[in-house]
Amino acid sequence: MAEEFGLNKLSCPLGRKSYHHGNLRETLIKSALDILKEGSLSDLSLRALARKAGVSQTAPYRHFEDKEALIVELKTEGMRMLGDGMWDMIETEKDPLVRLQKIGLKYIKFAEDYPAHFKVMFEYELSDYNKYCDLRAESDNTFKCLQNTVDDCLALPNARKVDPMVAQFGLWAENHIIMVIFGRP
Amino acid sequence: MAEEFGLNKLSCPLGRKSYHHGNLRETLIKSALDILKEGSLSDLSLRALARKAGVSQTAPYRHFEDKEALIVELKTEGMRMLGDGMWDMIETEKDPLVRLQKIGLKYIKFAEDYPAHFKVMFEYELSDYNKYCDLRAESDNTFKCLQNTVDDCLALPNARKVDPMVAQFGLWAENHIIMVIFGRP
DNA sequence: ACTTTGATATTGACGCCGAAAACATTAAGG
DNA sequence: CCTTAATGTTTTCGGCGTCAATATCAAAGT
Repeated sequence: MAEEFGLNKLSCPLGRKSYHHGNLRETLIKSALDILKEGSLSDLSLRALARKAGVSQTAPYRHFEDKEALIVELKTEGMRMLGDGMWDMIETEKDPLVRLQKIGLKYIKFAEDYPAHFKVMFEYELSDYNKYCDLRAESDNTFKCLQNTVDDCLALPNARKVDPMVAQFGLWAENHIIMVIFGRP
Repeated sequence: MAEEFGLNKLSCPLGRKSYHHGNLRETLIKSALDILKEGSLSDLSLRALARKAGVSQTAPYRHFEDKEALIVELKTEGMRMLGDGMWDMIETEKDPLVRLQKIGLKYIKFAEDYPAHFKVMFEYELSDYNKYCDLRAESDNTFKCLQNTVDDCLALPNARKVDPMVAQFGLWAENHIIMVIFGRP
């Protein structure tokens, strides 16, 4: 009887050809970036991602332990991109002062080019930052790039020795970056 | 029968002497600051506040249109305090360069002295920033203080005319502050 | 070929949240 | 006294993150 419709064992709960999605993990991450690109951080929910992927609410839990795990993935990826871009400057721009400027501009440009990553990186607060070694490593790496450059600037022998205002201002900006990039004050 | 217990018309749904709380509004704000002082932003819920005040879940809605309204109140108060502190510097410190430094330190000190305000100011993202005129006014006021000082610095006739690095650095820090203080990139 | 196994997805439930609607209680003023 | 406005409660709704139990399927062993 029911077999006449030919939909019993062949169709899936949600309208998808195969029972398995295929590469849900990637899809979820892409969807997350999509949502963040235009929406705000509060628009990002696992359920919304599942919905967008045409999959059940709890399917994401096969690929991410919890919501934070997904967020950490985005944060880490973003931090690696930012860090890479900043370290590039170290190799291509030898003058520390110019490099410092360029790194700053790179940072701003990153926020423009990768708004989704930027949002999740600097707006989502983790329950325990130290729990995620990869993220921590990337953050440290990025931070070190800035620190090196600042040190190089202050150690410069020419012209103004250690202009206290520059130092203070640098520390301030650094402080901001520490706060914004690396989380809690 | 039941009257023997003497609790029928005299006691309140939740164990409170009077049906009305008294000054719930103040209590809620204080509780919010308490929660933020030690916890994180995500610990701040209207229900938690109500619980802490010994009042029903929806009682806060008599005093705040919604959760954001309460948050805006905290943000505005914080921004006013920060702005006032910064403008004080304009009157007491005439040297623009020194003033710029002191304003920066003031900013850091504010984060230390009022962690609850600081958290809610720079971590909670509003649905529509332009909706809240008072908050906007306070933010603009605070921003103007920094901007004035930077302008004064750059207009200075003495010593280094317009050190490009200082300018660039200042713009960078300013950019950070705009992003961090005033919301969206 | 048949079974086993492990990865993947679903269902249903729980408790928390913000919010709205309908209702109860109280205080203040005519 | 009675009305009115302010305040607090109850109930309800939908959305969220998460968990446990279950169903599906593909691939590896036998």
